[in-house]
Amino acid sequence: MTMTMTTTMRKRGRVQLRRIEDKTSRQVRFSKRRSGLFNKAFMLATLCDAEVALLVFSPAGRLYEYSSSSSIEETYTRYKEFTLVENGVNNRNVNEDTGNVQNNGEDPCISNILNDISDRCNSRNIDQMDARELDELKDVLLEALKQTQSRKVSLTERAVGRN
Amino acid sequence: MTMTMTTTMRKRGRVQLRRIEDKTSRQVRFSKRRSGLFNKAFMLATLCDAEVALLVFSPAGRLYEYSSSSSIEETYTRYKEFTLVENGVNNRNVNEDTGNVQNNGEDPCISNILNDISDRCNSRNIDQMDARELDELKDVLLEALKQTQSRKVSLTERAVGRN
DNA sequence: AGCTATTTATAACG
DNA sequence: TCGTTATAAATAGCT
Repeated sequence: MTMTMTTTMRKRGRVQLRRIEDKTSRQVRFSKRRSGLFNKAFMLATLCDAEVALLVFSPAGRLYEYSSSSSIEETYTRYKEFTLVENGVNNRNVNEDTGNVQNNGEDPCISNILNDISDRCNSRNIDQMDARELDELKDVLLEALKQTQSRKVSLTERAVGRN
Repeated sequence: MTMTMTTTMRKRGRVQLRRIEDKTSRQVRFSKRRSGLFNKAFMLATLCDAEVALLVFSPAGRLYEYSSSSSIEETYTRYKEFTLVENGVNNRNVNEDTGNVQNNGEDPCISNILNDISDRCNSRNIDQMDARELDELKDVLLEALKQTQSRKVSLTERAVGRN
């Protein structure tokens, strides 16, 4: 045995379920636990034929990702469609007669958003925008994107549900 | 010891890294490994102050999810913005002398994109679009978003680098 | 769903 | 960050 147990015991017992306060220790343990977690995710997908998507942002803001399918996006899309179908039918704003999506007053109307984008486009070029204008443009583009995807999902749902 | 070791040894060695063929065994091991994985994800988030999002679909199609933040969506949005910015950094076309973004012929000019969006907005409402039109709109919105973020990054970098 | 022999992960160090 | 090792935790095979 090469064990040289000092007076300070290693291991004080089981791990405490709370944030590690020491910054250096937290970073080291993040690295180790992160690799362990990603290995477990990979093994679950491989051994058990499951679809797994894992996103981790470190405290420093670095991104780590794993996807057993072709992409994170693919699994997220499946997730969104799954939860939409589960929650149903209650929150969708589809007129059963016309099949049109209705505006429930919470989301900004998509045509207003697109008009907003149009106005921004006509008034100035992106090269001339400052940080605040760029942030605003980002927000309206994200909102438009969100509603475009939402509309796509409800289209898909109706196609599945009625055929 | 109540151990009654039979002639058949338990444990034949380390776990094989391939799909478990026996269906019953696969389901049982999925349940056990799934709970282990979710526990690891929870501990990484808790101990190390990380943001974690985890999606798992069982072979049977059942959904399991964990999010350390308020929602899966929130982390996914952060992921999308993060990767857009990352890609944007590589694709930036900044003239070092003028600081202007140049069109290198690969990326569509942002003003053309915004005009395209404008045209789509003026010609019809999103409610009337079919799946293909929605996909095209999604693509132009993503492209506009990517360039908006890219422009934002180069603005920020110049601010940091020159002040 | 429990049990336990083993494997695996990892905390505290160097 | 990397290697080592004592110990904690996860889990495969059974029941």
